[in-house]
Amino acid sequence: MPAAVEQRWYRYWEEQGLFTPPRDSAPGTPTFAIVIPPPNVTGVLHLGHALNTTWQDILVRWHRMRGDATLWLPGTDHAGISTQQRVEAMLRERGQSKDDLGREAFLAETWAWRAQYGGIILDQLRRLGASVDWTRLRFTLDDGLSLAVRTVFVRLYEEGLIYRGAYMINRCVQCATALSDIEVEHEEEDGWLWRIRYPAADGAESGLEIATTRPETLLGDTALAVHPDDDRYRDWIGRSVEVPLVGRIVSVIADAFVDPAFGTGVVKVTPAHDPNDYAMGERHDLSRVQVIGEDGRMTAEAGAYAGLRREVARERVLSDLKAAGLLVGKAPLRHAVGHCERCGTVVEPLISVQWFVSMRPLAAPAREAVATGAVTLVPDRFTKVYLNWLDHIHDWCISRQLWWGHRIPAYYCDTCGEATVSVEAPAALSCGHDPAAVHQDEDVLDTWFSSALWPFSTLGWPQAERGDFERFYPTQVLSTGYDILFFWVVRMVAQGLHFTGEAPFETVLLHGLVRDDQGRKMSKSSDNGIDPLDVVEEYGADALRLSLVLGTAVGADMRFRRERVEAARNIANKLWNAVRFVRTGLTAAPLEETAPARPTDAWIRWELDQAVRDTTLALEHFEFGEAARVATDFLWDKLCDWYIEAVKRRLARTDADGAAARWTLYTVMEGTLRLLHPFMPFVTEELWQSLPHVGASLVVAPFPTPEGIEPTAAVAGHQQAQSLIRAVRNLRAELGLSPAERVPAVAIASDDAVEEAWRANREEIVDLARLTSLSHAAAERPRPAIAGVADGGTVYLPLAGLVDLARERERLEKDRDATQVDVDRLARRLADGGFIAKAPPVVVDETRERLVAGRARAARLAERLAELS
RNA sequence: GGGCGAAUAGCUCAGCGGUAGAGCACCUGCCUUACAAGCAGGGGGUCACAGGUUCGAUCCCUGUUUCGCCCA
Repeated sequence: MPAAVEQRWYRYWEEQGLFTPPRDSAPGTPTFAIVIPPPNVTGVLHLGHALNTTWQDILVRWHRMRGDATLWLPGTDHAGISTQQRVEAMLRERGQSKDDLGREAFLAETWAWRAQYGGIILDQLRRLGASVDWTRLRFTLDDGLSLAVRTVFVRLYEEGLIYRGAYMINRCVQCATALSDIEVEHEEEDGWLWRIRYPAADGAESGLEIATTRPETLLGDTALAVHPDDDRYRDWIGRSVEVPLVGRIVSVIADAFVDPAFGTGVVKVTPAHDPNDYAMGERHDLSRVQVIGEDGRMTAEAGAYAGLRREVARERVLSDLKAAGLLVGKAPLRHAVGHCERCGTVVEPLISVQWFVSMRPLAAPAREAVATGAVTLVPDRFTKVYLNWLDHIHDWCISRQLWWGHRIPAYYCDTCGEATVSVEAPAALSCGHDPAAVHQDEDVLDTWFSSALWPFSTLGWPQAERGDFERFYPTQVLSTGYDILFFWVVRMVAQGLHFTGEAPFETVLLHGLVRDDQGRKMSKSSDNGIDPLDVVEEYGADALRLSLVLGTAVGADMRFRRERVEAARNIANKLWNAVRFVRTGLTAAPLEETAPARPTDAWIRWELDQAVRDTTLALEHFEFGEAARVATDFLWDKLCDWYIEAVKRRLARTDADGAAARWTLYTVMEGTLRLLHPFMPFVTEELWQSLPHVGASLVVAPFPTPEGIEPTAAVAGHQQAQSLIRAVRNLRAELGLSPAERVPAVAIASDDAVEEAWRANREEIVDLARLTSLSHAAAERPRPAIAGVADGGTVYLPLAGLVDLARERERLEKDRDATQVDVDRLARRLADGGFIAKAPPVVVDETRERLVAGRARAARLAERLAELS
């Protein structure tokens, strides 16, 4: 049921253009801009998106209501590998491959696929209520964004920060492309540590025993290495051994990288297939023999093993070693193995010609921006993670052997092979040959390369005259999951600083993972994933949003629990019913602006003001859970539980008191809707529209501002009345009185001010405590009676026949003991000279007041107990 | 190997130098004409453990244990 209402309002908002920042804001109007983390076009909404979207929407709606020129820019990411794989799978079903089609036809298919399915996730964002400006929708392969990508590539190339060369990279043989270092996930796996004997080349001795986890790579060994200080092998340094099975003669080198405590203390060195060995090879000028190809099969260099898959080759090598008597032994070993982040295949390190970004020069300013606080990470602990990563930055392999993406703007001369890098097909080549005879690089760029430019490419850069860049860059907030801090956030800061001179945002909000109700990661394979849209259908988007925010802390992983959504749904329901009541309650007479008539009116205004202040404060600190809690607690605990109950009987009156009741109820309710709107936009809009209102939509209504209302005597007096009501309710519950049974009460105040306050709230007390009469005359005090202790006095109910004196004594004793413990602690604290001298005076005063109140209470309890005995 | 986080009521979690909180669950009584998706009342906690700083520590510091994550 909520779903239909929600979609109707979303359509209205969109049609009214309420999410587009006004073109003509008054001069000096602050801007507030967020660019959405572009979801993959292949993506479907998951709870992580829902959480992140909720945060951003809360901020954006709040700022928009404050009157800021607010832009939340939406878009999608072309998602190179995953989109290409999706389309390839589709082709496979038709019995085709991408190579059958050729590059151009394949890309046409992919664009068609994107046109059909790429909008799914955008409609899902609508369902959540995301107030993004659809007129500015972007896609990373748009012309403008593509121009930005090429411009950045060319400039970095010209600055020497992009280079091409043959280096050790990570190859996913499944995805058939190079990967960057961070696209490799290291997972602990149970494997074996094999011990293999390498015979001495001169045959004089038995040779050296090495330990390895990857025996198949020995085919590419070009050295053995020991630690220079390892006495066991000192004599071996400089001598030669024979690589088993291939018979290559290699020398034994000394390198401090070798850990003497690991395995036998001797390692084989395969510079072409291991990053550490590669580095060692550089140091010792070793030759590189590539025995595993880019397809994961053994190369011709592997001799008899050529053509075998690397897994098969391993088994074959082991059995051959065994046959040759060179396999000495094996021991189980748990070690980290690199896997492709996308498909899970074991990554093959190998040497390949690729394009790289030289990160150090770009990293330094990015580091500085966060170190100096120009960019703030929330929560703060990620600052250290960010800085540490930049301190150990490696160059970034950016070329991918894919077709879907930004094709690398490098053109190779057909005559001499020299590369010319330019934004458009070059009119002249750097080598001077005929520019007609060129071929463009076949590879595309890492998708993250274009994502890194997102905060400014989406705003029109490099064509800054488009206006949005001028007006909205840099943006204010970037909200995303901490899992892509390195992939995305770092690179955006680096590129933003390098190309625009400014960090692309001021604050980075990092959210945690949304796990299932047992704390497990949600995934398609384990079938524990929850579709946010199902939740929206069942409970409404407002309930989902609120459930993701209430009782959660920024940056922490959270478990998704159905009860939480139910609790949030109940809040929406409560709001719904409250407004329904208010609406009917306003019908007695036309609304007119009226000053508060009673303490309860003053009190609720003060409470709302407190709630507005605290909600705003929490939002300013990005404490969404706290903000939502304060706002919803006000709704439920103050407005519904107290004020509405207190005001009910006044609403029908046509006198000034009735007018004040209606005006106060209306204005407080309306203010509450504005306060809650960023958290639960749909239900608040629906309800706000059903009340008298000014303006086309709550979306652009002003967010309440704290007025700094003082807690006057009337406010304090009403709180004392509430304490009295609670005391009576307490007694009633203990006696098992039904609400229908009204009783007389006598409340004896400990001073005149309290009695005054009670008298001023007499009607509310009688009503809410369900009394027949309320007297403050000691003479009318019933005996025997049951008594309750409230703040500022004692209340007596004359219910002689019903009172179980023993039980009451027990209750009073318990209360007295608890009060006494409190009093003792406070007295002890005040007796401590250090406390008086060093604690802030406010705290000391508070403690004194509490001691006085506690003693008075204890005295009243003791007095009552004495009467009972 | 280095770093980070978590440990608070039966469960799930907020809080974070000065009265220990919420939701759910539990107990008692209520269909009190906005709401039983509700109302009123109640029980339940040496805030992981050991030290330290402080007038005062669940909160800050050090160490320990258990669990989880990141990086190498």
